Amino acid sequence: MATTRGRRIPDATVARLPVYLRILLELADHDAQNVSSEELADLAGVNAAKVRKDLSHLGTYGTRGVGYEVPYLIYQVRRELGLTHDWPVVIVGAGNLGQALAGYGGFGARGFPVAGIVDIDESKVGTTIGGITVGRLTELGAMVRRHHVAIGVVATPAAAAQEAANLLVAAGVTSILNFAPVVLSVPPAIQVRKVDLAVELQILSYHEQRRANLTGADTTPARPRHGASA
Amino acid sequence: MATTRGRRIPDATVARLPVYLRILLELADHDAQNVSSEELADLAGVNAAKVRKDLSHLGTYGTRGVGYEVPYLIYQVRRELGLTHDWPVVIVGAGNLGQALAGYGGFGARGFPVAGIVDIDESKVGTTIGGITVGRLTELGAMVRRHHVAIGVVATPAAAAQEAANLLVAAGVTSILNFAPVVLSVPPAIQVRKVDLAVELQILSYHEQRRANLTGADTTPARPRHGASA
DNA sequence: GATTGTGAAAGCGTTCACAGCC
DNA sequence: GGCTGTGAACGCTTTCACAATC
Repeated sequence: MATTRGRRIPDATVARLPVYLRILLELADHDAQNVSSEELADLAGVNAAKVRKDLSHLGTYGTRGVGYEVPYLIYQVRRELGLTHDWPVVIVGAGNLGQALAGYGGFGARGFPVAGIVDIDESKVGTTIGGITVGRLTELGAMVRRHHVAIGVVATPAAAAQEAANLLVAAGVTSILNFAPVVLSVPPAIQVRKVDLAVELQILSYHEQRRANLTGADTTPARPRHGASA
Repeated sequence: MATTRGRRIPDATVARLPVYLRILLELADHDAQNVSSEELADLAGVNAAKVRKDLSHLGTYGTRGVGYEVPYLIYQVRRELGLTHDWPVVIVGAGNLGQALAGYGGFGARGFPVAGIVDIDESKVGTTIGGITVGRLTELGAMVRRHHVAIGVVATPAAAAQEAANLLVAAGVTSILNFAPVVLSVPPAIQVRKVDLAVELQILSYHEQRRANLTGADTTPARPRHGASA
């Protein structure tokens, strides 16, 4: 079944493929030829059945009794994720986070070179971050067209995020990665993903508080006893 | 049922509570007294049934025919998330990302003041970021004890992340927010959450590629041959 | 003997739809 | 009349377990 045509891959699987890919690339770096679902699962922090089910959505690329051929699986996962070519991105907002993202080599290294960064603040325009010069908001459209940018990154303060998204959409971007703590409203055809750093901390806080409520007595004091289970 | 003792709240709900909280705080800022599940849902980008089900896990704090009282709901969500007091955090790694996180006011503003930041690089030790002086790795334990830090942030390169996590655990933190693209191995009692920026982009890439395959000519024949760019 | 690929079962999360309450 | 709280239905995800295959 599910050969290689337009079948949809479950969201949960899509979210894990990048993790498998990173591990496969590391394995290839160490000249591993084959990998079993169990090995891959251990390295990815999931279980083997999940790996097999996930990979089965791409096609039947394993060999029973042997495992998966690393380079071939890399090729297939890349193809599935659309990573056979680079995806240049533009960043809106050259504050702390925008600068960090632009300066962080990880984006480019993993196929998402920063084609440009813009900011509304004239005092930032013209400064250079990681080899990229900060441009004006008005240059966004030209940047997107010139570099065929499909993905935009919103790294503005919350108050400016919706306008940043509007500008990105107007410029022709079709996917947005949003770091601002707001729910963006965009046309339905536009893909949006959100990364909210404070939300992640608040989820951890929930578990910490829960731990405190169970072990300690009352709510308030978060007495960090060092239960070094290491 | 489900009063306010040790009932577990579903993970999916815990992940949304911070979003509701942010919206409730905005509503309170605008002096809203009450909010309906539908209004809250619209602002959060989810549907009303989900809001009601989510909030029902905290207790029965709504009034039929009226909605939820904003300040009271804020109090309850905060309490549930353990946000009745601050959670100081320490950051390991003062590179691009660590600096951005330390300099970004959003953490402190939302209850997670940065109690310290450390780096292995002696040339960074002593520099100041957002009012915080970068310390040595060896100071981590003292920082954690002095400020009762429960949450650590790993903002190192991938190769250093596991060691950073080990140090955080040894220092006494019980939750870790990991920005490095590696799967951390920690004792089972330690909570870990991961934010991988490249993974988010790769998920967007999947959808972009999918879009291209649909709108463009039909897909490539199942040719396992060749392989365009790197 | 080892390991994949996959039906079937179990577990979660979402949505529906409406009784219950203000 | 309006809106919450929730059982029931549905759909998605994970896990199990084993036949198929190398």
